[in-house]
Amino acid sequence: MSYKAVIVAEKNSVARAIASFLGGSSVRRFRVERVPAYEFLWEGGKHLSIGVSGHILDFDFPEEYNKWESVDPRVLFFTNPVLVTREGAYIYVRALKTLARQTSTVILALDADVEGEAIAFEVMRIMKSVNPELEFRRAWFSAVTKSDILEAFRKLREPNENLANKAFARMVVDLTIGASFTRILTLSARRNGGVMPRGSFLSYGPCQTPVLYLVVKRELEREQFKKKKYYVLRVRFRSQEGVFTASATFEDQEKAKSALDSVKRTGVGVVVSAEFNAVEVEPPVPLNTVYLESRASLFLNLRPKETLSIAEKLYSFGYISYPRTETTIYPPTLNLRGIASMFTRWEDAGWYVAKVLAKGFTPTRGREDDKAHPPIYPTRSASREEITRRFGEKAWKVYEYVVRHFLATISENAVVERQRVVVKVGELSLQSEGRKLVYAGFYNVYKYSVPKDEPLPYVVEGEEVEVEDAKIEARTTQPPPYLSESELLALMKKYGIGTDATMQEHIHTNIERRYFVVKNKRCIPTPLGRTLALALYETVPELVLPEVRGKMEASLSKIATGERTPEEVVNEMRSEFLEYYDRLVERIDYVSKKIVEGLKMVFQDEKQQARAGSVGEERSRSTRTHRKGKK
DNA sequence: GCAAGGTC
Repeated sequence: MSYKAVIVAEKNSVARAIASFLGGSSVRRFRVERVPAYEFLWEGGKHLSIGVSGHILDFDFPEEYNKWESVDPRVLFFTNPVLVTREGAYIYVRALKTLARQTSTVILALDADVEGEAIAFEVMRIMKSVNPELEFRRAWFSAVTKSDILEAFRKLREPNENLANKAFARMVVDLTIGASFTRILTLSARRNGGVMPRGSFLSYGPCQTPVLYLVVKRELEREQFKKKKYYVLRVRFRSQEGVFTASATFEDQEKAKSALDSVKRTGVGVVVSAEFNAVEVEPPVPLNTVYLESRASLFLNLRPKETLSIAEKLYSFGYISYPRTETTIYPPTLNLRGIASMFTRWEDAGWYVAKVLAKGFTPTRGREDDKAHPPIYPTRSASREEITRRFGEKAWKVYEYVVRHFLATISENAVVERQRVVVKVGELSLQSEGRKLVYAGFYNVYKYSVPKDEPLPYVVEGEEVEVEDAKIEARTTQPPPYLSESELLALMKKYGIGTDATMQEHIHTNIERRYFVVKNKRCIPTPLGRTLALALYETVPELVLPEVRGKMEASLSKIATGERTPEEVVNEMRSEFLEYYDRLVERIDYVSKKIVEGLKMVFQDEKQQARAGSVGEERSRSTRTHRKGKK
């Protein structure tokens, strides 16, 4: 059996889509070494498409370097990791080797980004090992649509090794620094009497640890915050149009009291300024992963990790587009009108969609384009009943959000009237603010943040208003709250920590390691996470500062552009982190003593709670993960 | 047993 070409995609869903776009009704589905494959006719030749599942190969240190007790972690900076097959990826290796013997041409139809390019080189390495004669071509498409796929297959490219090398360099550097610092922290804590549950360890990572630092930093800001008392004089006025409240703020209680007395004595005020301005509110820009996660946390009360896994499911069943994207600009090839037309009878929004379509629209436009994937949009119209039945209530919330967000991006601006009134009572000025939704626009479909109407009466300048009531409220300035997950995601994005697809993982890792917990959407450090972050900050701040990851990313990017070789960049980063390592080791006793205190507080506390029988859901789940890690 | 990055 022989194929004109074998097509390898990054995942099964894409392999299946390619087969149906190119093969139409001729597609035959079967399995190659247990991996789903699709055989079809295209341009007169028999083709086969097959999907892998992300990376197939990974880096690890050679066996003899994986004995934590007997290898000085410092040695890892001078040890080259080797490529190994990932656990669970053997079926793909076998399938690729089988297919390598059944064709002379392989089309690498992996995602259009550096990771996809790296996977392309993994595929080539595996297939070449059994058939060195194979010819490889690269299909580069940024959306899994018929037109994009056809275009990519007509303009096949050569694989780009620079792109792949960027990903491989990152893998090597991250493993080296992750493994060396994790081991030194874990081993030295144990030597200093630190006790932790079996199978657990003190991890360090170039993404997870700066994330922890951001969370701890906010806790310190809260503690350093100086609370101050202040006094608000609130006066209720009656105008010809109705009542409203205006207020003035005082730091000094006596001054507030004398102002109150004078207001009561005078009994009447004069409107000195009345502004009622209509302001246009623009709908959100097209949806990317991080924004979806952050809005789902705020509006739907879903954890980012859960949101992404639901979005993946909706994607794999064809309800929404690829959910891992940075892009907030619709590509010109995307048929927005066609997508919107699917929703003219959808939920309570259909009538408005029909109106928008009739009137014509210009979509909003953000600033980011990852040149690989379009923003997230719905690909199929579905009812609440259908989504809930197939995937559950939470999936409906996510799907509904994606649809409403998409519809909002093609909707009209809303108009909100911002209202400001200033009243003078004698010499004292009191202010009042209100607002009113004048034109709903996109809020007709985007129901999540509709501004609450709190209108003021339409008073006019010079109007006299009568004092109905006046009182003083004593208040205290409040420290900033703990970081919310939504803020944390925004900070990670700002500093370039992690990718859209992984940001939620870094939060989750910290939770699993008992470095912080998420309670009521807020990230609260544990004593362990706090001491770890602060001890590292005191000794080697570069190990925790959030700017460092962005700089690493910038250096790695020079590999992708061909400005620098992977060896140069990897060696430079190794020596940089080796210097950090040596500085840490100089004070490792100090650091580990601090950490041991944190360990005691976290794990003794857990033990006591467990004995008391109050095993929380989150904890029992993580404990299982720890066990799984143990061999 | 380490990381971060793919995907499920």
